[in-house]
Amino acid sequence: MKQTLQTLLKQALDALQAQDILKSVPDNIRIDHSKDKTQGDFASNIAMVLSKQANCSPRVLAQQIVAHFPESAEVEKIEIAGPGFINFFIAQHSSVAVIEQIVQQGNEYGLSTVGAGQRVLLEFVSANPTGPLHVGHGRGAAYGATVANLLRAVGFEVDNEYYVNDAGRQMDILATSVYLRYCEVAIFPDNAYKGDYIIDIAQQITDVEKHDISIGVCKDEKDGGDKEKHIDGLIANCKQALGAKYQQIYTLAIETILGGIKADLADFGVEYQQWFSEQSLVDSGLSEKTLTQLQAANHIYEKDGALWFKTTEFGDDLDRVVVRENGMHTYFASDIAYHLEKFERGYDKIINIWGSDHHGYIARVKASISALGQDANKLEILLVQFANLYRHGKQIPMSTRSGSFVRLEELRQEVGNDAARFFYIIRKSEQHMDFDLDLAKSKSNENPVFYIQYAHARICSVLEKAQDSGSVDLSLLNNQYEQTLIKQLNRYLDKVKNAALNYEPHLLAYYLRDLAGDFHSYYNNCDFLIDDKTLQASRLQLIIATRQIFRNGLGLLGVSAPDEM
RNA sequence: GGGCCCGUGGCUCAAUUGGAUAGAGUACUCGGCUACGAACCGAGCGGUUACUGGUUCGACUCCAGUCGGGCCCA
Repeated sequence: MKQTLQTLLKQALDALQAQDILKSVPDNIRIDHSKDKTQGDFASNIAMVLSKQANCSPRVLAQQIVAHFPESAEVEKIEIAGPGFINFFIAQHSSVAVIEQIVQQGNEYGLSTVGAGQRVLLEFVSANPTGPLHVGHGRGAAYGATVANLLRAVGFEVDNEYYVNDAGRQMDILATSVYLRYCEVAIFPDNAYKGDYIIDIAQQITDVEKHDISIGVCKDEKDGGDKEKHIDGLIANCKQALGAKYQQIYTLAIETILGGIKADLADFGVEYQQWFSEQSLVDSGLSEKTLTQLQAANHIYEKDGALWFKTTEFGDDLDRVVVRENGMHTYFASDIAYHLEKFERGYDKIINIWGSDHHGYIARVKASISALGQDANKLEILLVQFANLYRHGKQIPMSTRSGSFVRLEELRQEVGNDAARFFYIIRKSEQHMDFDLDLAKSKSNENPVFYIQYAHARICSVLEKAQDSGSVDLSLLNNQYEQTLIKQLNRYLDKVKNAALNYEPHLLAYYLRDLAGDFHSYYNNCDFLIDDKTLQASRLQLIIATRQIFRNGLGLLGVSAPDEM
């Protein structure tokens, strides 16, 4: 419908151009769904946009546009309103057509082809495998999974990817933490991983000797020393004392934790096409090769024994270390190689979803892409703010290292998948959010998830009870509640596109809540199971279509649409 | 000290990405079940969109500055 209007409007503008009233006609003629019923179904601001070049007032230009607007059976009325808006009123027979379309296309309704032929790599969560996922990761997981669903709905081919940081110092700290738990040392280092899951892993170990690895190590912070040096000393001793056994513990720790992460994500309805290992970049030599490439291009210099990458030449505010004085590649060095590798896989668009605490990395990653001769504009970085958990009105404090955090798994157990998925995406991603556990759990009108699911279940219930029905005559659907609901159904397609192209799933969530509101209102004001069988059949057809939109929309959000509750 | 994000009714948040009278939920007040599911509906109350300037037909939205909060870096 929108496209039809655009075409007709363009014809009117072309006619005006032929009369030299307009100098040029823009390619993108914007048409929006009206928000108020008195403003028709669609509105265009084109007269206000072009009034300057037409050298007349917007309202006068609008009148000329309307005068040249071609006749159409689908357009019932056109009005000029406010400062110069052109409001289109769509004929009833045309706006109800969406009902049949939805019913016919079923699960397919809402899909489009805007992104057809384009491949997208979407990397999200990518939490370090040093512990189970907690509720902070949950937001990124829900957001990423939903963005992927949306992008696929509008035609993109999307690969979800998890970057596994299975190399580097953090992993050594992890392995050493496990060993210390295995040895059941009395005093645990400040900088080690303290969570109970470490003990669980340690209990799987058999047949390894217990050494005192604290000999000759710098004092810990609590003893007036340096916690970083302390842990590094323990790691070195641990490696030396255990030899090949060290690698076994290291591998056991990663595999156990990563296995848990994979299970948590799968249970949360979050699927990945690829798990990309950081270690594989080292093993394959790509990390080294990338560095050589940067050196060859003269982007690397040496200072204080370390190798620095001149990211400032590409918009970063400081140069960054890629190889430390001890010869270790930094996390950033692997990241450069990883991004280069991503680009070489030939995607049209590469999207990273990061926690907002990583925003400082954006400049240097983009810099490295430019330095390697790739188009940094292909890379899009979406930031997700943290979620604060509230229980009984009080914030729950969280800290990863100390092990005092609420696991994603626990959240799921407590509030259920549906509420968790929905609550995570209802807020704009860059907005700080408060996650109210009590609200998410409540089975009441305060809970928007139930509000929508209840609408769906109500429709199922009505349809269950419906028996003899007549033939459908959609022209009978003309009371205010029906008009509102039909208008809302007509918006779905654009809503999905909008939510997808802007990476804003919350738009769809709000839409579904509005749709549920319109349905509940309809339900409370009109009867469905009535003597007039033609009217009954028509109304049922309308709510069948509505139910389909709930199913499709909730499906994109990863939320179930139960038949009864 | 530098950078990024944010600031909207008492509270939690939207606003078709620059459009018309800034909307929902919650809280509070009132009304609706001998009903296809009341986990619902309807009405009311509640606003100088943090503040000050600027850009234009038009600003919650864009620009500059100030204040306040979060995060990153130093």
